Formats: sequence, C-alpha cells, structure tokens
Amino acid sequence: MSSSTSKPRAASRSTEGASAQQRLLDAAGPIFAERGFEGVTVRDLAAEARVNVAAVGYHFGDKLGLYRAVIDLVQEQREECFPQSNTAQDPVVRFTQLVRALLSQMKSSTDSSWEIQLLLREIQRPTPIFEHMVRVILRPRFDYLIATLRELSEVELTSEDYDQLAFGIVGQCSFFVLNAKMVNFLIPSNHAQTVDLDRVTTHMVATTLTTLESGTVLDFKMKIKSILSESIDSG
Amino acid sequence: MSSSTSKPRAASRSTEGASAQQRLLDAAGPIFAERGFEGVTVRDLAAEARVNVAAVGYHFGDKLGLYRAVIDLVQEQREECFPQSNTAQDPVVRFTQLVRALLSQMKSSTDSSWEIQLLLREIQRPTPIFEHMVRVILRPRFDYLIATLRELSEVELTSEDYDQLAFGIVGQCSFFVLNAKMVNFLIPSNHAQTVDLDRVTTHMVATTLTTLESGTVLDFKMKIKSILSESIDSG
DNA sequence: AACTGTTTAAAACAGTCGTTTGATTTTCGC
DNA sequence: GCGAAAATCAAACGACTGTTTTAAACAGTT
Repeated sequence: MSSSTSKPRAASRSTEGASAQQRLLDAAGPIFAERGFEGVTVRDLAAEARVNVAAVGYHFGDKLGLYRAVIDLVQEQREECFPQSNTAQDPVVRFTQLVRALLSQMKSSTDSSWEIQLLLREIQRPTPIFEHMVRVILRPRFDYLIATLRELSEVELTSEDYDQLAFGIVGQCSFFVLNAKMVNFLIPSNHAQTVDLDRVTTHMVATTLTTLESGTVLDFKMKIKSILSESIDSG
Repeated sequence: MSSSTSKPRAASRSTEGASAQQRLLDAAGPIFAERGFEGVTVRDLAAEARVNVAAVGYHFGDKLGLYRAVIDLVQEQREECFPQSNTAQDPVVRFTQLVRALLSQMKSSTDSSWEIQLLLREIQRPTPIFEHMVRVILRPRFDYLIATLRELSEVELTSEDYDQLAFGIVGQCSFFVLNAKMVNFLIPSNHAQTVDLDRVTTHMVATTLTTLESGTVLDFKMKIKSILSESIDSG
C-alpha cells in the first residue's frame, strides 16, 4: 500500500504509466474503429485503458466527448504526415500506390492506421460528428484521388465523371474490406485469391486505367442511355 | 363497447384486421430493414403492429425468432418472382436492366423491396442467421450476375476475374446507396447528378463493358503487378 | 357450459447501458 | 509537512433492453 514511493515515471506514450486521460485516448481509438461508437461500452473502454468508469465522464464529459476527442487527435496527427511520401513521378505508379494504401489502411485496424476504419464505422452509423469526421479524414484523401485521376486521363473529362470514378474506387475498397465475411461466404473456394490485397489493387487500377484510356467508353454510355430510356416504356 | 357485433372481417393482407402474428410479420420486415436488428426494440415492433409485447414471445419464441420468420417469408416470396421478367435477348440490355434493378432495389426501403436493405443491414452487423440470409437473398442474384458477365465477355476469363467484376458492381451499388449521405457531403454541388440512378447505372455498365472488351486490360495488369512487386523494396 | 387456442393488458424480471455521486487518494504549490 | 485542488475509486442511479409472468377477456368447437 504505502510502497507508492516508486516514482510513477510516466511511460513515454504507451498505456503504462500515462495519465488516465491519455490512456483513455490511446485505448479508445482502435476500439471505436473496430466495433463502432454504439458497439462499445464505456466499461469496455475503461477496462481496456485500466481506468475507472468515471474517468471518461470526468475528463471528456461523456462518451461522445471522448469520441470527439479521438477524432480531434486523428486530425492533429494527420496534418503532419500527409501526403505519405508518395513522390513517384509516374502517375500510374502513384495511383497504384494510392489505391493499395487505401485498401491496406482500411484493412488493418491495429497497424496504427485505424482511422479509416473509424471513418467507415461512422459512415455506416453516423453520430452527431459525422460531418466533422468526413471533413477531417476522408476529404484530403478524396481530393488527392481526384487529382491523381485528372493527371492520369489524357482527355479532360467532366467533374461528374471523375467523381464517379473516385467513388467507384472508394466503394469497391470499402466493400472488399467491410464485407470480407460475405465475400468469403459467396466464394469460399478461391476467397484467398480474390480478396488478396495486391490482386484487388491490380484489378481496380487496371479497370480504371482502361476506362480512362479507352475511347469506346463514351459509345457504351450512349448505348446504355438509350437502353435505359427505352426500358421506361416496358417497365 | 358492446358494439362488437360488427364482424371483424379480416382485411385481406394489410395491417388492419389480420391476426397478431401476421400483423407482426408485416410490420417487422420494413422496420428491421430500416434500422437493423439491434436498432429495433420489441416494444417498437409491437407498437407498430398494434400488438402486445408478449405476442412476439408467444408466436415466435423471441425477437430473433421473429427475425428469422421474416427472412423465411422473404425466401418464399422470392422463389416465385425470380428472375424478374428479364427476357431481353441482347445480353447488354439484360445486364443494364440487372444493374439498374439492383441499384433500385437497394435504394427503396418501402417499395415492397426492403429485402435487399435487410440483407445489407445483416452484412454490416451479422446476426446468427447471417449465412442463411446471404444464401437466400444474395446468392441467386450473384450467380445470375456472374452468368450475365460470362455471356458478355468475348474471351473466357478466369473465375476469379468474374468474381472480381461482380463484386466490383455489387460493391459500388451498395456504396452509392448506403453512403449517399457521405457522397452528398463530399460533392454537394453536383450531388443530384452523381447519385442519379440512371447515371450510376450507365457509368458502371460502361466501365464493365469496356473492361470486358478492351484487350489492353491484361497489359495494364502486368504493369501494375510489376509496380507492386517493385514497391515492396521501397517500403 | 366447459374447453380450446389467441389476444390483450399491466406488471415485473434480470441484465446492461451511460452517467453521477460521494468518499478517498494523489498531486503539488506553499 | 500542510491544505486545497485535482484525480481516482467503488457504488449506485435511472433509463432502457429482451423476456416472462399473471390475469383477464375473446372466439370457436364440441
């Protein structure tokens, strides 16, 4: 009991001897990212951070306050490490690495890059700070993706086309990551190959580049539009 | 009070005079689809069906039993209306209508096609009947999509390629529907155009057809694979 | 009329949730 | 050391959850 003369000598940044506030911040991020805001109880957070349940109310007001603090922490850490050393001169190489990074970051919830998973959870079940989160985490990456797509296209497309291409990439990435369980169930035999990181990256980059380069995509679009306008009558 | 001599004359299939069991089944489907299994309380279901809370326990055992009954009902109703009069002879037309139907069904939670939304909820937060649900609702559509893709391709591709194309379509569809709020926030100016049903359909069908037809996609894939294998060294 | 399966109503159960309380301990300038 | 402020703790609070119980009605059959 009285042996508290041992200097608590705060461990630099891990969960060891830091303050309860810092320990909560460190522990909450990955947990929120993995299970979502409503899927986590304050008792879970307190247990993981080895902190009393009252600490979250004391330091952050309430559960949502802790969540907001986690987002703010992400924002601070993001501004100093973006863009992430993507200095390749070939836009194709840059694009490939960007897609692969996006997929990789979505997949790993522990590799100190649980931010994207946190965003995906927020998108699926928005909390009151939804807009703030999209602005902080997703917006810079999305703009960077759009810029890369513009650089890749030989002829200038409409901004709607760029948006659609970008959303197609982000959508496929999030689908492969979030619904890996369903993918595994639909094609159990060759699942390991289909959801392979490099393989999915290759597929998405190749299809995007083909779409950007092919001159026949416009013809297809006109044909499909006529199909759609015709099927209004019969449907 | 004593005017109960009026014959209750059960209304055919709406929520009016049907049995409590049937009223629960009718009301539970759209509610589960809109808010997810855990987002709905038994009291909500009972209130919406104008039934006592004990009724769900009496007829279905527990909340999950009611949920399972809803799924089984979907299965019965599905087997008699699929494929949905898609008898066009041109595979491109059939493919276009299939994609449009997929998007449309995902979008509308009220148009008597809340089944897909129910499935999407189940995928996001699986309950114990996840596998059953995927098998019943998604599997036939997925197989039909794969078959259509096979028909569209001039040269035979590997099954992994077909799977990846199909997942790309399903992923983009679910992304545009589930994350419409985020899409609206990222590009508020031209949002109305980008998430337009026919426009998204056109984009996805055109890119898929371009990928299937273009002979350069294989070259792209080889180049990207070399990029990925090289970038292992640099980090 | 007695018996059957259904339905309703109201209440209570046990459990978990986020949050709060009040006492206790620790910290730190003096 | 001292005492006030800050931080931490065990415990409880009130609200909600799914589920169950008790009781009383209701319809239909025999």
